[in-house]
Amino acid sequence: MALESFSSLHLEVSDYIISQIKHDHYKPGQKIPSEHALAETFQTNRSVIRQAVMRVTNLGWVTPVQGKGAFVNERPKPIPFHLSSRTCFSKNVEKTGKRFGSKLMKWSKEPPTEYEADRLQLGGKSLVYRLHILRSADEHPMALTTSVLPAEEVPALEKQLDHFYSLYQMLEETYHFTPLRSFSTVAAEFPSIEEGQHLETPENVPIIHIESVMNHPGGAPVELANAKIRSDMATCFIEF
Amino acid sequence: MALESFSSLHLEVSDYIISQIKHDHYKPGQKIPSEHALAETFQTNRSVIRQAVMRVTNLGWVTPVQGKGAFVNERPKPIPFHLSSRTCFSKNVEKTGKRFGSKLMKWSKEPPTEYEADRLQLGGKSLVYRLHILRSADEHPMALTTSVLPAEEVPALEKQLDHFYSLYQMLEETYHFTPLRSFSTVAAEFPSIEEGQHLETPENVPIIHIESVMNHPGGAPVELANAKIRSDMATCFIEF
DNA sequence: TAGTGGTCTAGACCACTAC
DNA sequence: TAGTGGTCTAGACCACTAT
Repeated sequence: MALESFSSLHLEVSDYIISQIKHDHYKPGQKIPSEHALAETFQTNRSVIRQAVMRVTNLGWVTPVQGKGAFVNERPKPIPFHLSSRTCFSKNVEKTGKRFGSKLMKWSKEPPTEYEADRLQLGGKSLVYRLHILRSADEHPMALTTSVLPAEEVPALEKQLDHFYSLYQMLEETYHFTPLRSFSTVAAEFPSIEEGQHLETPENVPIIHIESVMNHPGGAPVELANAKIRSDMATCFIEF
Repeated sequence: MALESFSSLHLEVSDYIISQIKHDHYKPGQKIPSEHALAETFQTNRSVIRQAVMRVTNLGWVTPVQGKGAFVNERPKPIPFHLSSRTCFSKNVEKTGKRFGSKLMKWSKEPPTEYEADRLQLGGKSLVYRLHILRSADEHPMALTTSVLPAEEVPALEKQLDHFYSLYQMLEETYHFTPLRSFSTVAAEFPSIEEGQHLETPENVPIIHIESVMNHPGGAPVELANAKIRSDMATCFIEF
């Protein structure tokens, strides 16, 4: 099977599975052999195979489904996510020819956290709208974003939320301003279990976390945006 | 032990370990209880405990060491890595009051790959220097960078490599130019096994991968830089 | 020598899927 | 009902560390 000398059998098995995927012998969307069959092939027992498959799963190659098998993950070509002062999620996706989807998962109107008040330069009695949005490309969940907007900037926002499509389109058409990105921080993180469920990604596949402060053109902060993006579906692109 | 109902015992155990770490009951640098002791505590066997500890390891909380135990990872405060047209690794680190270290791991002079030639706008017969550098903050490995420079831009570079400290300092002092960042792509990835060894991070803890094209001031590309940064040690910061 | 984690065996029963 | 992955048991031996 393999001429190399491996330090352990489960590493040999997982490297074998990964190489089969890389060489397209196990194709995206298809199943890899069952644990029973792999145990037969490598003349070992299920525990060793399960340890191997778990590594392959953790590295993002397959997704096991109870009762069915372990399926090779699709590897979508990452979308170049252009990060500039005027970045807009929907435009970034549509530029690649993919259908953009946007679903408002949850919203609330409440006092800001201390951190949010600081970032948005808000006084004591302000309220903020908090919008949790799931963004998708060609029906595949791609990012979870949280937008925090001072209530006084977007009065009666709740009336606009029924037929929500693009946040920025709505801000332009209804409130007649376009937020401009002031600065962003970019980090690689693990999703929480809930975030992983929404993004349909396992908890140990990283996400790109972009936090941005958006300003009125030439003016005060107007939005604190947190985007958690599947790292296999987007690569950030920044021009200087 | 727990009043919550968990779907499985190994998840209960791993959540327990993680919460103990979060609440500082298991402190960074110290050991968590041995697998034997945990099995005793939870009235189960080692396999279940090992599965739990593996999850805790994969999520970056502990590092097991054979013969010694599983140690809680330090959680260094991420360095704000300021990404601008004039970013310099050493300055970013030193700004935080940490000692910056830089070690040239490997270098070569050879033809560029097709991709590199394209990015650097190189003709057919050019050669490039390729420098692999390990960067550290307070003696902790922090990033692996690969710099690709056209040989004609840095003649006799090998003579400069004996007492290597800061690439940009050398370019300024010896070759009298300062590369300016033209654009960057930022992605979250897993390190290769070799990269993980250099960065002292397990293969399933993500890294931030920044690829940048650097130009002569107002001119042609002069460096293709790839930085792979430990995601727990840096957060990128971008101003617009 | 005792204690730790790393690997492996050989089963058991359960939950879910497909037929 | 048969096949799949998910969970769990109860051991074995090895490699490495500390004493």
